[in-house]
Amino acid sequence: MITADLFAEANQLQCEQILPEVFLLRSFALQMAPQILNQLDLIAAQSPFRRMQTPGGFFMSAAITNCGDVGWHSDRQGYRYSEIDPQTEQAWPVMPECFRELAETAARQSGFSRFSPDVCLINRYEVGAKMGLHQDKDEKDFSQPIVSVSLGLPIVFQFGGPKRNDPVQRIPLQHGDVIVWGGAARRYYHGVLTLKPGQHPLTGSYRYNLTFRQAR
DNA sequence: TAGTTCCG
DNA sequence: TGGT
Repeated sequence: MITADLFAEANQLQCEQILPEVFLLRSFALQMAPQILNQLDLIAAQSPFRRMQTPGGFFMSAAITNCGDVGWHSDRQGYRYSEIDPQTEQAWPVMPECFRELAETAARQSGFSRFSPDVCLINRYEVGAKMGLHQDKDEKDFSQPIVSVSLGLPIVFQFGGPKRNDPVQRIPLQHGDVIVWGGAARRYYHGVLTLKPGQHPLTGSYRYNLTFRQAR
């Protein structure tokens, strides 16, 4: 219990504000990373990473899976959350307690005290993969923040505004970094640039991103 | 437009 | 690389 809080203190938590209501918690998940990656293997064994199709019929370059009460899914029919993994036709893997604890603590540190995520969307990036500018708008309650955890290879995160062509901030993210956004920024466009080649001691040539949301 | 390709 |  409260492991993440202890880590935060031990690490002399630095919370950097990128924009109003966008917070960068550098190295926040660093000490938990090995544990998280172990859990990721168990989750992927149950609901494998897969590249999803957009409504337009193209495949996203990042491979995706989920854990939690629901999972985010995309296909030609659109974007949605479902209780069942359409690939396995089973429930999504249960969200590990240490995931929930990390997400809630990061949210609390950023001023969002009542965050209770019901889904963790997991993106796996290989070299060359990216995520175009988009809004997270498939959730019911936009008063709940998003908590995003970076593991493995570094990448450049882009955070824009409410309109697609609003100017974008570029934030280099490293292994263990956590970004939290809410309030007005909850609807802002964001994405990541192309993953560059590299090798990380814990993840090899991959970068993983965990995004915690309250979908329902 | 959670994409790719192409153009400049 | 950035807009699209």
